[in-house]
Amino acid sequence: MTSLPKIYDPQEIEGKWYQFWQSNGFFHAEAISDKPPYAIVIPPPNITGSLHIGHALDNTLQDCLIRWKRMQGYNVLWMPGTDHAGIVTELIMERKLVEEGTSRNALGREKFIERMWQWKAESAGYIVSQLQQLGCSCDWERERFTLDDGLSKAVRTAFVKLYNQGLIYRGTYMVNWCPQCNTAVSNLEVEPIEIDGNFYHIRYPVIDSDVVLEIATTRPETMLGDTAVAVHPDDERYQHLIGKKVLLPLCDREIPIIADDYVDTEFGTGALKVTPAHDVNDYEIGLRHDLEQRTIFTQDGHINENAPEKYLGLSRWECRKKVVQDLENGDFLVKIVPHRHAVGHHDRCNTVVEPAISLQWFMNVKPLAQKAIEATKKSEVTFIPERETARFFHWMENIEPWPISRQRWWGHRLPIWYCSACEKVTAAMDTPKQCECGATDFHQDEDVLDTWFSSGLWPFSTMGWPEETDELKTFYPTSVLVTGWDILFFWVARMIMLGLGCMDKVPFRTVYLHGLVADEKGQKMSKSKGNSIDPLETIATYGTDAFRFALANASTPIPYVPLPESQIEAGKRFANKVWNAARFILMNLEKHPIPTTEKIEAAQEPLEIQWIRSRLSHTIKSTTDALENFRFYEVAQTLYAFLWHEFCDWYLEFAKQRLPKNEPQALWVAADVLEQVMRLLHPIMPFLTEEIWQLLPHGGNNSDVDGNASVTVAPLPKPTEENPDAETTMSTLMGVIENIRSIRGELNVPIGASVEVHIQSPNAVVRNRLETYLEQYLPAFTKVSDITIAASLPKPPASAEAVIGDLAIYIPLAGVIDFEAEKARLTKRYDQIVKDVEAAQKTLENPNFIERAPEKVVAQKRELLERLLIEQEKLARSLTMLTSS
RNA sequence: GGGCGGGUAGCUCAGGUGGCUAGAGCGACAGCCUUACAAGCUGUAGGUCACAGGUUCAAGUCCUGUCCCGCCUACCA
Repeated sequence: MTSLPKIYDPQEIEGKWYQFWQSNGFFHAEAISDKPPYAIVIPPPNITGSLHIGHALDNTLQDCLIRWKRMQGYNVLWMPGTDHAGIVTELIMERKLVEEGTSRNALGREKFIERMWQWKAESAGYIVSQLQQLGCSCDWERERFTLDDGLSKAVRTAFVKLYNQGLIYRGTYMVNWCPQCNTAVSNLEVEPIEIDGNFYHIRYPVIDSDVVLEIATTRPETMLGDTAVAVHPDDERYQHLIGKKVLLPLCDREIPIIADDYVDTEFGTGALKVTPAHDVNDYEIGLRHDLEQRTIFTQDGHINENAPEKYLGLSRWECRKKVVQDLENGDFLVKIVPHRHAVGHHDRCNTVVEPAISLQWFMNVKPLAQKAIEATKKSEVTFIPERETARFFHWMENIEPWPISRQRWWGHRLPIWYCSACEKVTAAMDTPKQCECGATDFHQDEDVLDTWFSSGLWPFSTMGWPEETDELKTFYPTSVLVTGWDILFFWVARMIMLGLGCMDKVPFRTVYLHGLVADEKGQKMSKSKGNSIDPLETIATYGTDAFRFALANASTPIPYVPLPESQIEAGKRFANKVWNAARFILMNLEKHPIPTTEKIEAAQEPLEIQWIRSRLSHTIKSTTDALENFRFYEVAQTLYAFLWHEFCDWYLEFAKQRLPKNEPQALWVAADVLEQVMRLLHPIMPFLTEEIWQLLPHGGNNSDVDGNASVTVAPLPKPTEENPDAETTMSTLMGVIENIRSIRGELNVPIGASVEVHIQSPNAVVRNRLETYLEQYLPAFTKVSDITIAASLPKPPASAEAVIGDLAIYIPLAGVIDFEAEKARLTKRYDQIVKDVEAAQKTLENPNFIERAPEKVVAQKRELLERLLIEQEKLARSLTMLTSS
């Protein structure tokens, strides 16, 4: 007797298989192969600790695709790795250092980097082990890291190449500055957050006049850096003041009143203070009018010596308070009006960013963006869902130079050297030997690159670029990129641009952008909100396969996918159901082992076998179609419905009945079908399916899987001929069985009681089928003492009735039947039919419908009406009888 | 200010190009420990598909408008 436990225990099963797959090298991709290539590069997780729910979704979907394609016979590469993640990782380390009582600066650059590498060693290992727990079938022999030697070479190569093309340049511009992280950041890293602030209305006295200009600002402290006041040239209120000067309060500086179109006469007071060094728009105005750029902040956000001395050293916020106080004391403050507005915060440290003028390195991405747009328009790359294409275009069309230098330590140092003698700039792979000026002493730029620069090269840097490797030849461009829509601009767009810039080819053919996992309220799950599910805890509670099933099942193409706990529970129940189906089959196979004889011809097979084979074929087709189109939820649901509601609910019940009669063929087919479905389901639930597949016989008749050591490398099952005739017959039988069960249930016939069944059908074909099959199948589902089938028979007295089209089922229930209950039941059905009849009649009475609708639709409608009318009539007659009796 | 997504059963969601009597899971109710599974089985209830127009023989599906919810994006100081 098989000792399989009644309850599926994922912990027991999952542990062993990953090891097995790994040691057999099933996940390894060949650089050179006859098989067609299929490649996905993993979105490299940051080395910041544990995986979150988003990783679980992202990697489950990738693994589904990867396993699917592997089983389809592709030479599959899933390139794994991790990302050094620049500033985020540094911030984590800084916190650790503070806990240890030291600091980044105390340690110094070299020691700090050393610590970072130690952290990387631990963290990357932990992340890998988590991905493995999830079942991810990555080619671990190829694991990469964005800061490893090969990738660093790729980064330098790309940088030098783009520099030589003039796309990378250094310049002084206004950038977003994070005073906390002490570095420039890009627009994308700035998150506008709505906050409750104020409008401060300030008086600026005009010199040589008794006029006072009233100016509104949300940032009064920046007035210390004002170098002009601007009004609109057409603004009649202020026209006469243009060219005059105001005396800047608190500073006693004279600044000009200028005219600029930018000013909105409707907004605020229509007069604008201009701080070219601390506001993007003011910066532009300043350039147009050649205004002084008066920087009043230090890099860490304190007041410097360009402001009046009494403010020196104050933080931005202290300064604001003091300025407001001083304005009030000097009678310059008109009023303070509450005002809600968006303020940019650094997405990594949540500090308010400061627009600042700074010498930085930039990348002119416009030409590459243009290429990317063209490539997309030529369908060299396709976005799924399609709506993401519009977002992509919008971003690319309005793209601005990308500031790529960061005043940080953890990252790729810019491959830029300055001659110590003449300061000439050289971009090179290594330290130059000699400068044009003859000098041989160089110093390298201190800055590191934005972390997204190296991730932007990921699809080809991981494959050995700039060397011309076999991997690149085989796998580039990769097949699909799978990631969340939230990093479309951060990462996907940059990979496409840099791919085109460095490889002259897009990095992937398809981009599948999935939704973000949300809680029940539709809020994105995140650690900071405290509403997230921890993947490892979930796996511990429900098992990996249940979790993966829930993730695939939740993955509908909407921006936020809810993942209620109940879905994961459903996954667990499903796993248990499949487990038990396998258990049933295996237990019985011991008593009825599969002989090694030839297959029996399909035509000779009993109806239920023909039926389940047809349904299986249908399931194979629709899951394949769904997965080719990234409809993961459909794959999950199709397999769930087939396994549970067709295979278990019906087929196994049929098979069960055959066994005592010593007709084990149905059981053998059950084993065969289950074996095939295990292969189909494997990409979603790899562990459970491997366990069952290994237990099931899969040699003999299944020659296509013979010799495979694992379901991981077995081919996907192929659809066979479908059998519409068997399906029709079976659905008639099922309809009859369901109706009998329904009557019994509703009229409370005791479970143990047998009933007689009288069936009337004018259709000889249907009668014939029922006569052939009903007797064999009915006992599996309900207790029946006697079956009568005839073209016409009287309704037995005191019987319950069900009607399916022209077919009527009578069940005599003398002594059991509750006439009122039966009447209510039939009335309900009757009322529904009347409504449906009316609707169908209305349609068919419309001459335009007959004329214009396709014939097929008209015919269908006619058939429907006919069926409904017969049912209606039968029910009406029965109701009359019930009432009169 | 623009743009996108969503509003279908108590809850979470499916319903490719308009056409089968609008579906699933969970939950609810009633009955079953039927020899694979009580994490199960059987049956039942529950929806004027946000609202208002329009196109069409035919609208949950297409168009217009309105109202909610969410998101992305934008230089309104």
